[in-house]
Amino acid sequence: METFKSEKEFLTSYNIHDFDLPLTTVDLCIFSLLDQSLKLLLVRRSDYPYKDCWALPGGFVDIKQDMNLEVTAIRKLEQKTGVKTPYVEQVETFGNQTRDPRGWSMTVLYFALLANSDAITDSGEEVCWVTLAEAKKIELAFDHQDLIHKAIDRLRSKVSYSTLPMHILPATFTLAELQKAYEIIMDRSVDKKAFRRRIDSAKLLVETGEMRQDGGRPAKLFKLKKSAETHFYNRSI
Amino acid sequence: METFKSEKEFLTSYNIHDFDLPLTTVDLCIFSLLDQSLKLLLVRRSDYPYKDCWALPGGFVDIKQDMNLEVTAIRKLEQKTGVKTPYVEQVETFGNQTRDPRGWSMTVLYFALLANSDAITDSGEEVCWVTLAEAKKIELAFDHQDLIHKAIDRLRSKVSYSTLPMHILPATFTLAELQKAYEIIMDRSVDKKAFRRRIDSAKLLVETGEMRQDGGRPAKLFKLKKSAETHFYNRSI
DNA sequence: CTAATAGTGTCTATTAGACATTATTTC
DNA sequence: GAAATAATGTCTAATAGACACTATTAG
Repeated sequence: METFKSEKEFLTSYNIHDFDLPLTTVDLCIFSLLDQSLKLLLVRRSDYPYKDCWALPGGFVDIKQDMNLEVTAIRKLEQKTGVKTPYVEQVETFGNQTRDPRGWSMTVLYFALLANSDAITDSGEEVCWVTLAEAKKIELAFDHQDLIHKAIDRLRSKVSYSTLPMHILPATFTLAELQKAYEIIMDRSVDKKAFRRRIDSAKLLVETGEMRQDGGRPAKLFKLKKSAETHFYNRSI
Repeated sequence: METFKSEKEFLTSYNIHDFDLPLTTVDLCIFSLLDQSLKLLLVRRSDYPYKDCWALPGGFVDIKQDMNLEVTAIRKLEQKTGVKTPYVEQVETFGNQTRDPRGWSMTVLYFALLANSDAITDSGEEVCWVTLAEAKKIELAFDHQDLIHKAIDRLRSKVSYSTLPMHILPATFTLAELQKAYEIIMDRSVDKKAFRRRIDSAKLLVETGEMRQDGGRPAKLFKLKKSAETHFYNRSI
């Protein structure tokens, strides 16, 4: 290797293309609660490889345009859904020789939570919302079945010890709706009293003053406190 | 964009260097318990950028040599420590415009746990083990201060609800030694009875039959059961 | 015997789960 | 009134934390 007298001199002669770099993409597992089910968004690929296959939304990091990885994720998400400020969380990075036929590639997987009110489907591209069971039966591009599995694992495990589902609901919601969100994601019922004690203890919600009625006694509407971060409990639900 | 008749045709004409790709590295936060403290391994950089600065061990993904990202991590770890089968876990991926003066770069951060018996220091390069407090005071290369912070956060939080510290001890150990490992990592004392109940409930340890003595009554030695995976508790310690 | 460390017994406070009860609405 | 949904009261079982106690070694 050459030697340089200073960092500046080194950088001047540094050429990024002297080395073989992995392809680098960001993929998203976008979740929403639709028709009382947890669903995720798939898009049909318009280009090779895996042309016409269903896949997770995502794409290359654009180093000209994106300040950082999360910006890439949010940009891709807005392209497909129109939503600008969803809840986004990095899950894991997958990189190996075989996952992309173009060569050694890595993808940074994020999951996003969208309120059903934001889960529109009128994009120009072919997109669709599918349940987890439906997704499993579809032949997806790349290793996207594995990515979905990891994203769901992360979502499920986190829901059991945090207030994460507050971010998959619209701006205001009832406690019954919040409980239902937990139940759909965890795929099991939870006790109402225990659930409310738990939510109460996090102190993240405030009453809006409004009520919502659904066939019986009207329920109080709640919203997240300003600057409410996800709360983590000491015990699983 | 051109159109292709088949995936094969597309791949033939695909040139990886047509696009600007981020630099991709793997960095490691290697933890060990030395002198009753949690320490991590730093290496002095021999090349630009940040020549002669202390940094986390790591380096470029070698797409000719490495089958996947974890192999890259384990290869780097073996280069610096000689240890071939440590506990390794992916933490998070950091990617942005500014973290590397050479350009848009991303690094996949792993942490590794080494038994103190494996924590040798006689590599050819300049390496050293430092406490967390010492690391904070050193001017590290790139954004490695941030990476260390994230790795410690992950380690600490995971220790509070799992059996992770079993992997930072030698093959056999006493329950007192295991408890001390928890205490050092979490930086607080834990109750002996509650701790032993908890470890017992995970059912991951078996007695070796041997004893170890340390000034008083001899203590039973334990080892991990074959194929023992980390256990996750429903409640934090 | 004392000192040191290993290991156990047991009480208490907390709290999740179960489930019954009351409250408020529409019809 | 009945039916539906919201909200609360209360008992019980599980268990983490506290801490006292017993056990086994060395000297």
